[in-house]
Amino acid sequence: MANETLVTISQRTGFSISTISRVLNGQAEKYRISATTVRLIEEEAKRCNYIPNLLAKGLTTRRTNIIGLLIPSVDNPYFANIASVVICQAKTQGFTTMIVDTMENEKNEQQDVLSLISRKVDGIIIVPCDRDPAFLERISKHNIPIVLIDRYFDATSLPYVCTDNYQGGYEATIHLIGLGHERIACIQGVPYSMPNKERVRGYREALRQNNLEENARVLGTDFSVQNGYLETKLLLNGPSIPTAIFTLSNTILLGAVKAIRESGFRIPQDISIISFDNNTYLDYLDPAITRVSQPTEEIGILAVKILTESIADNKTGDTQILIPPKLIVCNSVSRLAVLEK
Amino acid sequence: MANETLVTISQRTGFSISTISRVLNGQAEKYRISATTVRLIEEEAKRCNYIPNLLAKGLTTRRTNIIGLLIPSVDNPYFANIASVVICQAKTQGFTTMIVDTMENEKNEQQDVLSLISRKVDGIIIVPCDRDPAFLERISKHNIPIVLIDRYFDATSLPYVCTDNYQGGYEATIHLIGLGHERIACIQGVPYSMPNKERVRGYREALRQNNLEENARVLGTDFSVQNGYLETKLLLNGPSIPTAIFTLSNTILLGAVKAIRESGFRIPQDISIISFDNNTYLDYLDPAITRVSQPTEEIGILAVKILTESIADNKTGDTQILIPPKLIVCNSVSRLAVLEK
DNA sequence: TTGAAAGCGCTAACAA
DNA sequence: TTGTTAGCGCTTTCAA
Repeated sequence: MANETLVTISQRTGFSISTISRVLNGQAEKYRISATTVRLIEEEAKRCNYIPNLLAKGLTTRRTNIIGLLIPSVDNPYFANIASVVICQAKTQGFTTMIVDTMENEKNEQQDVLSLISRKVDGIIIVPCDRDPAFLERISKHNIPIVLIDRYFDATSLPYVCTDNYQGGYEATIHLIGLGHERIACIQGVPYSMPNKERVRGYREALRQNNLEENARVLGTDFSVQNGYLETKLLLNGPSIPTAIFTLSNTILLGAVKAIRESGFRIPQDISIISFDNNTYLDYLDPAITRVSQPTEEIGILAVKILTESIADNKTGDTQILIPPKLIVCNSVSRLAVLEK
Repeated sequence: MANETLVTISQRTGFSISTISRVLNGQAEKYRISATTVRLIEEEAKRCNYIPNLLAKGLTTRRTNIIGLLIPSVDNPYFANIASVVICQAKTQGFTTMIVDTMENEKNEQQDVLSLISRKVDGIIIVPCDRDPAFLERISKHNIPIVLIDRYFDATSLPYVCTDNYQGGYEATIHLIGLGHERIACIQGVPYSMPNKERVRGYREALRQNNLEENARVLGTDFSVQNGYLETKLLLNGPSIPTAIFTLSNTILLGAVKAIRESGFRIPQDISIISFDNNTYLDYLDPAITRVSQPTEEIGILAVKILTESIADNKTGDTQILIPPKLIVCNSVSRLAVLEK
């Protein structure tokens, strides 16, 4: 089993390997191979459990039907979710996924991309962690199609599918303002990362439009629970305690929640909180957390679609898409009475 | 770029492809190739950005350094966590991971295994969803090494690395009993699945040892939030309300928590709850959930270790390991006063 | 309607 | 110390 090749089948049926190949690839009609021949070959193939060698096939056809997926950390519900969508979607298109965890490290990333190319993947979907698109652009130009997801670069020709983070930051902030909040602090993640920058931009713009730009407070340095915890501690012990906190990721959120609870403040009576990233568990926190939900499903599906089309047409894609996120309103934000202002 | 082959380098340097191959594979010493030759070849390889074709290499060596990973649902924090460990661990051993989502469907599973074999993976790590090991055993015998993780079969020769679910079920129940609980309900997942059966067995044994076997109540049918919700609803509206509920997965837990809150009961004052599966968020529920934490890290590392050794030795492994889980005690279980009993 | 044969890029046995 | 050559299993052109 599994050691059968076209040659063995050829020997046993008496037909040439060309004929075997054609039949087994569904090209019998095209070559007008007789029904008897087809039957004989198919029977033998099934009988001996023939399993094609895709390595050999790939070597000759220069197509592997594999797509490479690079993720900064598979062990992050948000990325796991995206990976899941990509894997399943790719499968429906006849592609197998080769997945790599770059561990949020650009050296790994470059090496991993080369490794995938070595394995002759037909295309690459990547959540980039490099700050500079140069490497990926070079690869894309000379080798194989690449689609960025979740993160993109300032000025790049590479196709991408990402959340409209600006929109998300804006809407979350408007939501708070609409409920009477004016002192809204924002705890951010890695400052230079594109999603972070965009979320902050949205936050600031919402404040500006409501003449609250002077109240803008952007704190924090990375997407960690600890960062959320520490910054919130500082906020709650500072001179001007905000009425609402906008955390730019679910990890930051958790840290913030912990700090708030420790301090004895109640959510949302004493302090409102709104966050980025969706997660089932957020519905079970007490109170359930109002948050900006990213369109992971759409991102995954579109990325695969763009990539496979690009593979089929044998050209580099140029579609750049931002998908608006959705605000999920729960109970972590209170309406501020005029008095309290 | 990336269209370079040994032949092109051979032509440009004037050395034979064998020599190029040897140098580029670090066999220069072994073949006593002159330093100059080595330098010349390496320079040219770097200059033209030579990227080896692993398809061709795999075809000749019959080794791909790819391991196949089959997961029932990547979009499940628990499995995502295991996948993450496997991917990273495999990488440290020089293996790339090809991942497939079987969607908890045995037809998919079989097809996916064959597909991976087609791609000539060197070995397979799988969370099986089939109830019958026959297929995997046949594959293992004739083709490539397989290691089961998280789930195993009653009587199988296949190597596996799993949580000691019996132990987990037992300890959780003993923990409850130790705090005075006697009416402990258990909401299970898929009844026939091995982890579930073992957890229930542990639960029953703990009760038996404390002469509480008559109180055993095992309800539920699958690992869904809804199942947890519905069964809890029934429990709370039934004639004999338990003082504690043991949910056999984090999904079931969430459903139970929802039902309990809706009914106005308080955790843990009115009803205690203990669960299976670990997750960061469980620390942020109110109260934080006491749970049995599975040794995902150890499982992933060991599975890769067993598999790669088995690949290296070119034999099917036979290591079968159960790793004890850890009880994480939080605040969702109360001590029952004697009176309340 | 079927077959022969070249070639994909690489390794390794054999030769020199 | 280096080279020649025969495959690995498959597709595909050309021929019949």
